[in-house]
Amino acid sequence: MPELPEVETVRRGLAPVMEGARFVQVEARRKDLRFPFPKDFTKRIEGQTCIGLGRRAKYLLCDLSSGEVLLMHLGMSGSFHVFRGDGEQATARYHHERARHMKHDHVVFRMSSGAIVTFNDPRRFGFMKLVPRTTLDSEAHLRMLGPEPLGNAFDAAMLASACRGKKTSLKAALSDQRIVAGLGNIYVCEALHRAKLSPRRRASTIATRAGGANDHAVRLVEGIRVVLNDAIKAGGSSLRDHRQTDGELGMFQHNFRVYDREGKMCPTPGCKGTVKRIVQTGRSTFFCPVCQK
DNA sequence: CCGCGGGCCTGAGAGC
DNA sequence: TGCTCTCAGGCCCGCG
Repeated sequence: MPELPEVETVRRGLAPVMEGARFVQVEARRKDLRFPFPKDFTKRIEGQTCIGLGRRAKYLLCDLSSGEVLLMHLGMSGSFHVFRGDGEQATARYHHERARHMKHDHVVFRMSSGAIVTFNDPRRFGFMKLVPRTTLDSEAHLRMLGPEPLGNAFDAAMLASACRGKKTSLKAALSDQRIVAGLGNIYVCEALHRAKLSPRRRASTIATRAGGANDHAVRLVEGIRVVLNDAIKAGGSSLRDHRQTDGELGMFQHNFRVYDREGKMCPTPGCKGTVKRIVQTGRSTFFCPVCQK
């Protein structure tokens, strides 16, 4: 489900009730998600204060006072939900509003802010893990990640050099978290449309022979930045599972130009094309064959 | 190095 | 109503 804008939306929803608050009680209602919970998972979190809640690519990072970091990933169908109020009210709200969803509420945090925070994940491709802050950068899940697309380090020169010599498609390259970290199927399609580049184009064609950036790389970086920022402003995209932590829908799905719009008219001004769906590396790609070259 | 297929899971929607 | 089939915002592994 969640790509960078959805995870950032979740982070912004959780931060006000988690940062500076203590974990009063942690409940893991099953023994595993994608991986087994680590040994003493709940005990290692209970009593700790959340010093800060960060994000790296599609991962949430909760800095604990113990010196460990709670690393969380939402997989395809993970979502967090916040129930505010003092403990009693939050509990009542939780039981009242969540009856239908409790089956997949796998983790429950009770915070000293009074809020209850639930993690729901029907497909269980998500996970939670505890790692020492000192070795966070060498953690297997984070070590191979490329630059943050909204960070200062990400620019046309960097993207071009990462794509230099790559025979794979642009779609596959942008989906590769080692090249740029945080895009997924939706935002790759959307960024390529904004940049007017075909998803089938060889990745190497956004670099000069010397490995520098050409105009394609410049447009692509701009397309990525703009679409991610716009999506964050809209609270992410809600197709099936994604919700903001207050239960509200994200709104960016209404701004999709190509994703899930097979057969519809290309929204590029003056373009008479129709959105096509193809399959690349096992996943749907949506694009306009007329204006995306 | 590369593309592809399969696997991990559940649920929604389509078609019959 | 119910069955079967396909597909879904991620990611990992092994194959050729």
